[in-house]
Amino acid sequence: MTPDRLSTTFAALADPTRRAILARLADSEVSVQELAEPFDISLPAVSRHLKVLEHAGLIVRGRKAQWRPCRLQAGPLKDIAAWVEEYRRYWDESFDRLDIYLNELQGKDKKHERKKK
Amino acid sequence: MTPDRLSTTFAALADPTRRAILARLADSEVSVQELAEPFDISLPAVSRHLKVLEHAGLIVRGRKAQWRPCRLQAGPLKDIAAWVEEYRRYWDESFDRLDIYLNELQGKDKKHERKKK
DNA sequence: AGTGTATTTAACATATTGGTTAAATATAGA
DNA sequence: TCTATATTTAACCAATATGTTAAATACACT
Repeated sequence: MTPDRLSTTFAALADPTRRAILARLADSEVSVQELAEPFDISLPAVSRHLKVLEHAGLIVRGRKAQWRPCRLQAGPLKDIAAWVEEYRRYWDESFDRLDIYLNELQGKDKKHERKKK
Repeated sequence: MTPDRLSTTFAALADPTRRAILARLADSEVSVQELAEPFDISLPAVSRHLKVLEHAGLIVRGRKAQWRPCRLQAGPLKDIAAWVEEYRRYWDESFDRLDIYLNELQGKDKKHERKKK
């Protein structure tokens, strides 16, 4: 079962260490050692997290001597944003979904309308 | 290790079956059997997916006779949206990043290139 | 060639995930 | 109470994920 791209991205993000790594990379290119420093896990563990992120297309890695600097590639996050955006109206209006739903069926609800994208 | 809320939400979304279930629930409240129908997996498997979604706070379940109708709760998606929104500027500038990356690749010695996976 | 530093791979252990089938539970209705 | 329907739980299995330590690899420098 080859997981689809969106699933791979979501799975990569479902780990606080990996999200922290991405946050760190938002600032600048960082080496593996530097990335590993704040975490209480071994270097190989970090290396594996990086592999997951790389496979998900969320980072790219360069080569500078023996360093493999990592850089953020936010492209896949765009798909996440697009996916979740489809549900915005449900959390915006979650206090009374049924009401909204019925109004939409009637094609006349304006006060809750939310233009997106 | 109790995973944080954001990780739980991302993990719940990292499965195409579960995302399809959420999409279906966007329209209306649906019973487990109706939800299961389009999928080629057993009912217990669907039941377990629902438990994952429920645990992530993405659905709530009612009780109507022997049915357990499921309803979307989009609240956690709001956190996902907020998280991903922090990276919008990075995918907006992703062309530049790709450009930089390609330039660096060009300058690199390829003879040690290994095949991946 | 030999050393130091950075990183990855190998080998392994364990936990979680996602699926199965069979049995159990909950409710409605005759 | 008995039966039918809807759903969950139990027991199990295979695959994947995440961590470890030890060894291998890549590169710069002498």
